[in-house]
Amino acid sequence: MVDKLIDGAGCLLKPLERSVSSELKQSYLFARLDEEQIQRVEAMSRRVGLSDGQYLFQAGEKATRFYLVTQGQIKLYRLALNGNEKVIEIISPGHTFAEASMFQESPNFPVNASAIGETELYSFDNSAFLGMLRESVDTCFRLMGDMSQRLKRLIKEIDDLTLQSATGRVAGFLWGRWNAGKANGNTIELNVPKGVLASRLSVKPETFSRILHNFSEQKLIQVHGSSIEVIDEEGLYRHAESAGICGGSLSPDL
Amino acid sequence: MVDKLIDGAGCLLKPLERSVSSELKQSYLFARLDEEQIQRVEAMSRRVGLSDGQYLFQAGEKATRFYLVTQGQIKLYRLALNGNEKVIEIISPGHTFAEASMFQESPNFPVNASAIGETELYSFDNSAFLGMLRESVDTCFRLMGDMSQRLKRLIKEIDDLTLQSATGRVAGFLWGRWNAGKANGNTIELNVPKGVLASRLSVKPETFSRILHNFSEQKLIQVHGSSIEVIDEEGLYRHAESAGICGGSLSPDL
DNA sequence: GACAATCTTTGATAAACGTCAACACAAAGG
DNA sequence: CCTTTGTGTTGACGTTTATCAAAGATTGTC
Repeated sequence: MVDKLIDGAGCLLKPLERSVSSELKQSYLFARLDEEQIQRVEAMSRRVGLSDGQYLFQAGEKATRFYLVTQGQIKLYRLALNGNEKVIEIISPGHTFAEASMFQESPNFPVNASAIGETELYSFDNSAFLGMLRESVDTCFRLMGDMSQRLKRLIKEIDDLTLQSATGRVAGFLWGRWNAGKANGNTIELNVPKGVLASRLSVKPETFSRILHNFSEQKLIQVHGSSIEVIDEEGLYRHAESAGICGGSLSPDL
Repeated sequence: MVDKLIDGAGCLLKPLERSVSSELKQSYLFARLDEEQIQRVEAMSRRVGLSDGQYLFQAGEKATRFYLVTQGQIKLYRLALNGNEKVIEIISPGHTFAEASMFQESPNFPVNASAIGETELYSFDNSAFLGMLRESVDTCFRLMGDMSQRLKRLIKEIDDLTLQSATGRVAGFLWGRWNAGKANGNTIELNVPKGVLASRLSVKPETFSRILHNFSEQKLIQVHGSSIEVIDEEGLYRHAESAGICGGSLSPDL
């Protein structure tokens, strides 16, 4: 499951001259920085490459940098003493993570981070970035927006865990993904190993498999390896909402 | 369970001349504002009083203000369609809440809020406060620190939910509270109704009761109404850690 | 102090999910 | 080509926790 612990940083790639600034600007956080600021961010950045399963950092480590994914995926997860792992979040290209610990007195990562597939990212020095933040209230605001979004997401996650059954969570996930990518003709591509997804949904792999099987039998979906065809959207939604949230006009994407 | 929906604001108390600024300064968020800024915050504040069970706001409502509790407690919770409620957080005096939604494009409260016991609070206008934030990077930083703390707490909450059994969660809670208030001679005061606490721990009241009963039989604790005497700290800790977190030197208070 | 309302406890029952173990299947590598 | 390793599936079984129902406790109120 885990490949090897690389000395806290994975293998360092040399910075690409090409399109660093354009890559940075993909991220909401850096999007509206001016050229001079982008230059400074670049200067404090390092490019890191990880192969599948490699650690980026472990929970409890001192947090001195934060990250932007440009390729592949990063899974943030926690471990129980018995070895159980729970995936908290899966970070896709264009998104930053670990930027919240910047503001802690003695910053430690609250989660473990490792790569899913071949992954590339930038890392940025916390204190240097903090320095820049001090000069730009605008960027502060952007960051705060980002954090408040994350807060909302986590709260949503907590409901899902407590108010929904495992079956409901899986149904909700499928329904959400189906809605997100209606373009692809009723087919959802799980671009993550099923085991990881199961953990993300807080379900054991065996149970996840069984639930998908059930849904198949109920003619709600049809599974072909890691792509899932949605047959009965209605039915799926019924399963998802049966334990879902009310008291709020929460957008489905939340 | 719920008293009555007051028109979005509870009953308005008239501002007390007395010690508003000193009360504000209790909160981390306002602590280091200068006198002029405190004045401005005061000007945008309203004092609100709620009696037990009264709504402050509901999930989905437009969020235009945020709050500081000065007396009593506020419970933030979510509702499932079947009426189940899950308490996300219990806010005690000196703490602010709902300040994160300020930064959302179209801010809506992600949770419901209602009072536990006689409760008093200040509310502050989002846009006015945002204006002030623009002028004070320092306050931005403080706010970001606050938010990142909340993020960490929520992540911790998610582990507790997924990596721990109900029994472990209760044990962990008791152990944490025992550690927090060692002064009080091995006795923990639950200053919240057991049902609310159960929800906070994501356990049904019945189950909560049974778990306490079990712990009693195992001579770990002794229950006297809403105060609990810890007899065997070790044993309690064993229960808590059996499914607890590793891979991190997470402080017990996290 | 007595009554009502609410909260808490207790018991019996059942469903959902996790665990353990074996097996299928695919991709990777000799 | 055949092993090997990782990953997903299936089955049998056990445990935990929710649910339903009802009886005690507490609290507040008149």
